[in-house]
Amino acid sequence: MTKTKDQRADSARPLPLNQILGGDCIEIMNGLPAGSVDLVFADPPYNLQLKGDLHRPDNSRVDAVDDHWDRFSSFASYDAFTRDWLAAARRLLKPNGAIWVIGSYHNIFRVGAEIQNQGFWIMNDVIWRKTNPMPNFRGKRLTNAHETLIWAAKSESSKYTFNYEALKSLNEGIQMRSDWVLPICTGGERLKDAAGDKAHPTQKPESLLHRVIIGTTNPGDVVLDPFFGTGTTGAVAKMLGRDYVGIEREEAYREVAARRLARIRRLDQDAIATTRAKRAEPRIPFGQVVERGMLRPGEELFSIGSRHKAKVRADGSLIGNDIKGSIHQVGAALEGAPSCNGWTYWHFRREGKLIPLDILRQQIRAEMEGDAPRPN
Amino acid sequence: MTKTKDQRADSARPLPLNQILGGDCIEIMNGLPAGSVDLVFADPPYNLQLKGDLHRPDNSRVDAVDDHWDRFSSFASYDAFTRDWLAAARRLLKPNGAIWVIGSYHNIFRVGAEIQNQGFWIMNDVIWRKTNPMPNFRGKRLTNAHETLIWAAKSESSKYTFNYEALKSLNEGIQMRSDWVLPICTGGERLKDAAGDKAHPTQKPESLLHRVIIGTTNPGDVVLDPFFGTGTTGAVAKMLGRDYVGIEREEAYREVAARRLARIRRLDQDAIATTRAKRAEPRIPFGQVVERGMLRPGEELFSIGSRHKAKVRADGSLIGNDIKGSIHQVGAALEGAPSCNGWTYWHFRREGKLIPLDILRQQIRAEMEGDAPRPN
DNA sequence: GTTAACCATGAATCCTCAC
DNA sequence: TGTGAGGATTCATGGTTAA
Repeated sequence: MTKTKDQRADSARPLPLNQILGGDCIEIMNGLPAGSVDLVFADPPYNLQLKGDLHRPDNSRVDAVDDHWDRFSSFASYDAFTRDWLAAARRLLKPNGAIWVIGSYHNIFRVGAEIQNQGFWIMNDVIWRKTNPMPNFRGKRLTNAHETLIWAAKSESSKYTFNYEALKSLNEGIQMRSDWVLPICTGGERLKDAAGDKAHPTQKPESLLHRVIIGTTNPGDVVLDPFFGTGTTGAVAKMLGRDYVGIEREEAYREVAARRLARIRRLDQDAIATTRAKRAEPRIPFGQVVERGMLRPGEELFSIGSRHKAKVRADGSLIGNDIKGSIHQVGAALEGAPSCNGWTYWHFRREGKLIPLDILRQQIRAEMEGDAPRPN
Repeated sequence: MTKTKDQRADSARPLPLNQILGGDCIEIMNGLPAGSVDLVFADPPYNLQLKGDLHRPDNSRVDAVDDHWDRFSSFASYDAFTRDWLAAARRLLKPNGAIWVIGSYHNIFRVGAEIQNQGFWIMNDVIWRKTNPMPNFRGKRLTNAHETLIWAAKSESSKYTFNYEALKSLNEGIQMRSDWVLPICTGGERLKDAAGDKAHPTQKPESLLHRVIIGTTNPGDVVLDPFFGTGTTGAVAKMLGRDYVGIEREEAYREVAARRLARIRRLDQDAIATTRAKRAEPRIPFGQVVERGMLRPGEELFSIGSRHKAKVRADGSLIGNDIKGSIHQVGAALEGAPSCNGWTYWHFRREGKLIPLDILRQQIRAEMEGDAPRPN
């Protein structure tokens, strides 16, 4: 396969797959080859420490006059940090790549605005609704029972990955919504350090990453996490047959993550396979139905309830009510609709029953399976 | 008490209570007395940036929000607009006042960042989870099933109003969470114009305003809405014994709102009893069992007597005897039955024993206990 | 009159490939 | 880069009509 110009320019250091890189994520990302990553998942820090910023280093109270400047300074430095790591991540993405960022009201608005400013194209914001959040002990606010994720493609024109059918399947046949109800990470899943305390303050549940990775990557894709922490992204990516790249500044977290990842086993192909979308099926021209003699030229087709009729012609076009064209065009014209799926709209008659054309297409596809089996 | 310069300058025009003011909200707010409002509720244009038409699978056309008031030339012009109306609203707030803003991913990040920049202090972001959102018809994204509200005090030092106990009792004795499950505004509540069409494209449900006003104002408080529309804020404020100030640019909306408000009667405090039906058992998709790691992709399931077997896949579907589908579909197919309850049909093996899936569903439901009940 | 079937609609950044 | 054609895609609710 031919490398893109970007990849050639940076090929001095190829993308190190399935490793945890130590150091500042902005510097490290800038040293990796551009256009080499399918998905970025980022859980950036949001320790604004605004309270602390109200005191000077000598611990004197900042007075009201300085208040505004101080706040601005704090937001400005966080915004600069956000701008830099987002730009570095965007450079790494393939043209059809995408990013997920998770945050809370402390930081997500600033991150979301910068995502838009940099030309990412937001697909959804997603609410992780926690089944077991920490209550607000003082009763001064609402229970902060959710976090917000932003899912954005690299650009408006990106052909991003979205496994619609797989997510629908995860939701028992109903279209997946933008609010996800999942428990926080506790119990055996929560990693502990040597002292038995939690190894990381904000470890995310694997269930959250499972949904992200199943929904917006394919097996073999590269998932990069610039704030790797204890490696939840890597663990789920590895389990589901994706490659990961982790970047983490703190050595203690890297060690916990490395031990965790060593224990993970990739699932076998059967388990990783997900329900394939119809649009991924090979396209069958209607003319093949006629060529193979499954329908004869001259045979009549009917819409539901026989409201409309049309005749099959030898070239695989239809003619009905003086309208000629494809099965789709004639159906759309007769219905006065902007479009029409002729495969499901038209029916042929066998033994008094009306059978949709799509049955014939499925027969042809089944025959083709034997010739060139597809994965899944 | 000495008046501030602002208040002196504006005292020529006292705050007009329980009226709808016509005109540009920024100009009008700048002409009202500073520090005179307890709560601002704002539903600004979302800047949806819609392109072409959208059709449902049945070919009917979706009535898009393409009104002139939602069109902005760029992020920069939207940001300038946001900066100006937020500054004008902030000036009107009493020192202990607060603001609510509602939006979607199209605009809420930009609004939230500017709220922080201007020195408001965010208390919570609140998710309105819609029980009946419009689906994603093309299957290219997640159902956009929520909107986001930001609740912020005028400043960090504001002693904002929060009626903790009132919200707790609205929530059947459990602390109110940051995610609110409410239906969209339809049926008899949805206002119609003379032609019988919806009077406003984005009318909000009264239930949403009810919760906001009960939770963050006291009787007799002044609630200002700079994007009044058909006056939902005013209607609920009046009903609950608060004063309102509405600002609306479009005369057609003002007329609808005025008629609506004339019909509203203030309730006795005693009459604000909340009735709600018992919560239905929440539906648990089998996919959650897989995401949460209660069963691993690849694990085998068995029917009673182990007559049939199937394997769990990563998307929560099963594969057994070459049949793929949900736990219910595969069970039904293997039994040659029209339907099958997969939760009781399938079993997993633990320590040599076969355990029905339904045990896992009960575990998930138990974890969800204590969640906010669903209305209706 | 009762029930079932049918229809309408909601803040939406909603297609993809070949030529 | 545009154009044209193939053909894939929906959930909850409330109101209206048919049986």
